[in-house]
Amino acid sequence: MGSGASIGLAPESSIQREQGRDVIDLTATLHSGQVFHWLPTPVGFAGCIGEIPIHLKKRGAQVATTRKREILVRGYLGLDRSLEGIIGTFPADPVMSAAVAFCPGLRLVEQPLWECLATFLTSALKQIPQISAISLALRNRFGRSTRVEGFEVFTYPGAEVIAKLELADLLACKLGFRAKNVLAAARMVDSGEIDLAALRNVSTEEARSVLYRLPGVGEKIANCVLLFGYQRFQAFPIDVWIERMLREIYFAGRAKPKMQDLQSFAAEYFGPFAGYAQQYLFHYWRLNRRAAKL
DNA sequence: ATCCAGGATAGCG
DNA sequence: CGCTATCATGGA
Repeated sequence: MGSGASIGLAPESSIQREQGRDVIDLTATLHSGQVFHWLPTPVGFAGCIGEIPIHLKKRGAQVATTRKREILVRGYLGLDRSLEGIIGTFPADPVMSAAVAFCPGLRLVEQPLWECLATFLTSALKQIPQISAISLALRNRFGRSTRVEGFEVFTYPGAEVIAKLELADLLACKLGFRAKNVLAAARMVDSGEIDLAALRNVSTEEARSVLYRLPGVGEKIANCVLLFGYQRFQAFPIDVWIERMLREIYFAGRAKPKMQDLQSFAAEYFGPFAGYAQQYLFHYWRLNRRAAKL
């Protein structure tokens, strides 16, 4: 059991158990392009998990929060999964090994479904800082103000909120050509035409085919939602960074592979946690593209 | 200024 | 089927 050593006002539990289960690099996890709204504080990050405002505090290679939020936080950060076990399934080639060594505590977050879908709809052809800016603008304008330990953080506006907006409301948040997709998706979810929660109980391929009905959702964004929202760890999003990396490292010298060649290679080569491996590779490659040229 | 960004899609040959 | 132009916006 955690010692419950206390920082600040609230009683807290240091979320720590056996190694491999609770180890986490909070900064890499929250700032690696899978989730976009956590704001740095002097000791960690403030933000929302769904409707609940949370202050996540770094405690060495682990995380601390208030005791009453421990279950919520453990679920969101996936702390009950053995990171050692997951990393142990990765191939042990030089680039994969370097990616793991670069951020050994990187984890995948279990995101609320609508928030995950909407955020990745806004991510198309945008840089990560801009995706964060859009997420925060939507929260500040249309979310709900909440407060945790002196920090004001905003919830993500639900589909039922965005569904009632005008296109101009979203354009004001700099969504550009993505605005109409977010609005249409919100209306499909709000009306019940698409039941995101129900997709938790169907096969990955069934869920994928339903997600494709949403405007603006293609293969890459569907894979992001399957991976970050539904914990389908074999889903392997291929964005511009991963595509370049695959071509340079794993398809070097070969005739130009097609996207489906890349997808099938990744599924076969990176194994049952291919999507998890992908996040390590993405974070490493994006931050080291110069140094990594072997 | 020119090119690029955690893409999707209609329209072409 | 595979390729291309285009979409809106800001950063490098």
